[in-house]
Amino acid sequence: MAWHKQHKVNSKDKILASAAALFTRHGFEKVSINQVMASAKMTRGAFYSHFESKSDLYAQAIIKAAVLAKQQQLEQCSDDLRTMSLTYLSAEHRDEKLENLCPLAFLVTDINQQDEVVKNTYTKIFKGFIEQTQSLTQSKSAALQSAALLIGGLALAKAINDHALSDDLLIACQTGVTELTVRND
Amino acid sequence: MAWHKQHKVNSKDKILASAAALFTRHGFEKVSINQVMASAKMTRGAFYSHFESKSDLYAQAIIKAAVLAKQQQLEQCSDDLRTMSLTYLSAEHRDEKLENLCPLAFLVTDINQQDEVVKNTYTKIFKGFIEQTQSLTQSKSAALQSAALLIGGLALAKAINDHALSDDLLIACQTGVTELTVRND
DNA sequence: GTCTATAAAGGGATAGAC
DNA sequence: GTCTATCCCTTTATAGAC
Repeated sequence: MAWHKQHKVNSKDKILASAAALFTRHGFEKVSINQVMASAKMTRGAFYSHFESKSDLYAQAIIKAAVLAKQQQLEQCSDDLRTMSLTYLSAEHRDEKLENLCPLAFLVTDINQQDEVVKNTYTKIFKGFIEQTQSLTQSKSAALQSAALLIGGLALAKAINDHALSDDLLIACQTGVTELTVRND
Repeated sequence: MAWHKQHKVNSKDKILASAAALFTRHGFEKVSINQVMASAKMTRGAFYSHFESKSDLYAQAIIKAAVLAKQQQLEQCSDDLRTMSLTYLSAEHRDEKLENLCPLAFLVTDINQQDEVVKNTYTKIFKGFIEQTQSLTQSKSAALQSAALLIGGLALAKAINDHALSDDLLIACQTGVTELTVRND
């Protein structure tokens, strides 16, 4: 691959990484193209040689966010649902202390206001999430319940302003997920 | 109470009802003060004699939305968690066919981008929701899990673009809530 | 491909008449 | 309290130089 071609790929990836971090933290509307490009050390004008529109960026950015969050999770070696729930439903994740945040939880109602391309992308990511939980639970129903407890529990814990109650909620959802796990021991 | 005083109260309530319907459906950013006032059959200029800012309106509107959704639920005579989950986690609620939508589910990530007053209000509403589930479950942990399944499950089902999968998710969460219910029979 | 400059639109908030 | 008119700022998207 030629240098200038690689240059473009690197720039686009930098924009996507910046967008993934900003969108998961602040949502679609509160993030401007200016902010994303500044975070990627570029100016606004360069944006449109990589993306068609802000919505186009958003769709690609949530995929990037999901991939990064998945990589981060694998580094923690969580191969069962119980240990996975401990990091997913952690105070660090809720408080944005982790570098990569799960877009499924942090943008769950944000998606309703977006176009069909974004909704399709979100759904695709969710299906990947379900495949993972399904391989670790007894049934499809248990996999869906786990997903609701994980994603829904984290989103709710984030929205709640009462720290003690939010912590209780995280723990209760961890317990709920654990009880849905296949018992092999 | 004098006529003109009652007039103001009626106007404010009309604005709040319009705002509750619009915000729960489209979120904070996608709704303009213009739209809210037009929906209440008034013009933009009249807005600021009732509310300090758009954010002030939002905080009061989600309370209004919660009250209306609660009234609507009581009309369905759901005095146990199982029947309550059937209407809460219904396709009608998800698809906005009900007149009043639960702000806890439809605005769960929207809240993160708002000021402290809004967050406090959301938390207060959530505590009311928990009190209800707690009176119908065995433990506080079960009450919190139920809330996550109900609110999180509905928010997720709304975000998913795959109709069949979304329906499965609703049913799975209904089942999950039922299993957390106190068995009196 | 990246930059600066600018067009074009939308929306929050205020002023003043009635 | 409600109206019309306006100010002012932000933001998306485009044009054109390098």
